[in-house]
Amino acid sequence: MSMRLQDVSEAAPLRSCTHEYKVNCETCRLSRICLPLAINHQDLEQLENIIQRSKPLQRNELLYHEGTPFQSIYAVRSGAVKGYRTTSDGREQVTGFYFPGEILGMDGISNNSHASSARALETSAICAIPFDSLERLSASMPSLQRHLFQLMSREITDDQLLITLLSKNSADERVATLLLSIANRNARRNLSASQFRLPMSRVDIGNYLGLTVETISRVFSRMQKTGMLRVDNKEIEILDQEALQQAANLAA
Amino acid sequence: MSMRLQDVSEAAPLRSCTHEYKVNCETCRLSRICLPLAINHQDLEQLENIIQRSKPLQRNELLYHEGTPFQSIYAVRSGAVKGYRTTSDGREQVTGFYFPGEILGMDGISNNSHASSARALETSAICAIPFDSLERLSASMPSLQRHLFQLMSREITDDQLLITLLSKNSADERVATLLLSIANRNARRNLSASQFRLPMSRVDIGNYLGLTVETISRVFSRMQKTGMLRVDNKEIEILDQEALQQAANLAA
DNA sequence: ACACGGCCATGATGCAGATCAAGAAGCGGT
DNA sequence: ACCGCTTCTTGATCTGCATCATGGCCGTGT
Repeated sequence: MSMRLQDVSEAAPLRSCTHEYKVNCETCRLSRICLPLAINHQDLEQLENIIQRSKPLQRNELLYHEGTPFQSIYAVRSGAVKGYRTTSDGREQVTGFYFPGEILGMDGISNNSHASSARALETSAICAIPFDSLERLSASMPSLQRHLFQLMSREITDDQLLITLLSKNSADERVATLLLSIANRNARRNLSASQFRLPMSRVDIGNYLGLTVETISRVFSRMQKTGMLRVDNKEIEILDQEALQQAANLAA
Repeated sequence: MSMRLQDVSEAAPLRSCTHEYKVNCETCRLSRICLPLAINHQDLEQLENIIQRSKPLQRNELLYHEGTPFQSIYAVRSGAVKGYRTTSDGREQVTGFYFPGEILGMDGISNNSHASSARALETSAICAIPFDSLERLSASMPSLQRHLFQLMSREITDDQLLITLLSKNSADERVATLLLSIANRNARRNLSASQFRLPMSRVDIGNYLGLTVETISRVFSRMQKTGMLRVDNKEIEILDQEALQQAANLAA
C-alpha cells in the first residue's frame, strides 16, 4: 500500500538536521543574484557563519508552516519551492514560486510567526538564514541592511503585480505572464529562457493564477495550437516569444 | 468653466512646500499606532528631527507618482490615501487604502523609484520620512530597524490576503471583508467600528476588489436589503456585525 | 507486467459578474 | 437657485471561466 503524496512529512524542520556543513557563498554560483550580492569580500565570511545548510528537502516536504514560530528566512539553492497560505475553509492559495537564488519567508517577520507555508516542489537544497543574526549583522553593515529592505520591497511590488494580474487580466494573459516570468528568472541564472521544465503541477499554476486546472490545460492547448508554445506535459518550449509577449498583453 | 477633478495637480511634491514646522510625534495622538510606536522617549527626538510635515494635500492631489525617484516613505496623519499602479494599457489598479497612522511608499525602496502612485482621497495631512535618514537612524536603533522590517513584512502579508481575496472569494465576500477591515482600522484609532464614512468612491472600491462599480452598488443594495448594513451614499452603518462576518466568510 | 492513484486533456453546461443602457441623486461653481 | 458633471443605482443581456463529467496518460509500488 502506498502513501498519499500530500501526507509525506507534515514537518521537516531544517534546523533539527544533524550534519550541517560550512556554508560557502563565495563559491556558490548563485552569489551574484542571492543575498551575498550586497556584501563585499571581507564581510562575506560573517554572513557565511550564520547561514545554515542542511540535507535537501524532498518533493512535497514542508520548509515551514503558517503559524509556526518565525526564526529564519530561506534562500533556495537548487530545486523549487511554492509559498502558499491556507484559507479558513481549508483551501490553499499559492502566493508564489521560488527558484534558486530567491529568498522567501519574510512574511513571518511581522508577527514572529510564519504567515504562509512553503513546500518543496521537487528535491531542493535550501539555505536557512537565522533572522535575528541577520538583523544584528545588518545593523553594522549598511549595504546588507539596505539589501534586506530592497528584498522585502521587491516582494511587495511582486505581490502588487500579482494583484493586478488577478484583478485585470484574462486567463490567457495570466498564463502568458507566468511563463514569461519563469523564462526571465531562468535567464537570470543563465539557463534557457525558451525551454524549461515546470516544477509545479497544473493545479498549482491554476491556484496561483486564480484559475482552475481545466482552464490552464485549455490555455496551454490553445497556445500550442497557435504555435507560440510547445507543451509536452511539464516540458515547455516557447516557440514565439513575440507572440507570447503579445498574449501577456500589458500586464506588467 | 470648471476643471475636471482628475486633472487637479498632476504633481504636488511635498518637499517643495515652504512652511515646514517642527514635527511633534510625542503629542500626536497616532503615535501609539504609527512609526514612533517602536521608539523610546529619548530616541524619539531624533526621529522627529528627520520627519517633515507640510501643508495638507487636497482631495485628488498626488502624493507621489510611479516612476519618480524614491526619497521618503509617508505616514498618514489625517484623511485617507489610495495607492495604485497604472497598467501598461493605462488602467488603474488600486493596491491599497491608507488611513491615519498607516505607512505607505515602501514599494519604492527596491528600485529607488516609486513602483506605485498615491493620491489623497480627501484633504489629508501627511508626514514625509526621508528614507536615507531613516536607514541611518535604524542602524543605530535596533528597535526601529526591527519595526521597519515588521512594517514591510506586514505590507507583504496584507498583499497576500488581498491576493487570496481576489482569487478565491465572491463579490459579497470581498466587499464584506473590506468593510470589516475598515471597521477594524477605525477601532484601532478609537473611532466607531460600526458607523463611518467611506472616503473612497465606488469605482475605487471596485477597482481594489477586482469588481465593477455596478457590482459594488448591487452588493451594497443587497446587504442593505437583508438588514446587515445601512448604506447612505458613502455613509455606512454596520447593523449586524455577526452577519457581515458571516458574509465575509472565511477570507482571512 | 500490471494495477492503482494522481495528473492532465477535452467536451457540455451553468452561472457570477461584466457589459450595455438609462435614469436618479449628489455637489461644486456661478 | 440653477446648471453641468460626476457618482451612484438598477435593469437587461452577454460571456469567460467554473463546474461537472469522462477518458487517457504516466509514474510508482508490488
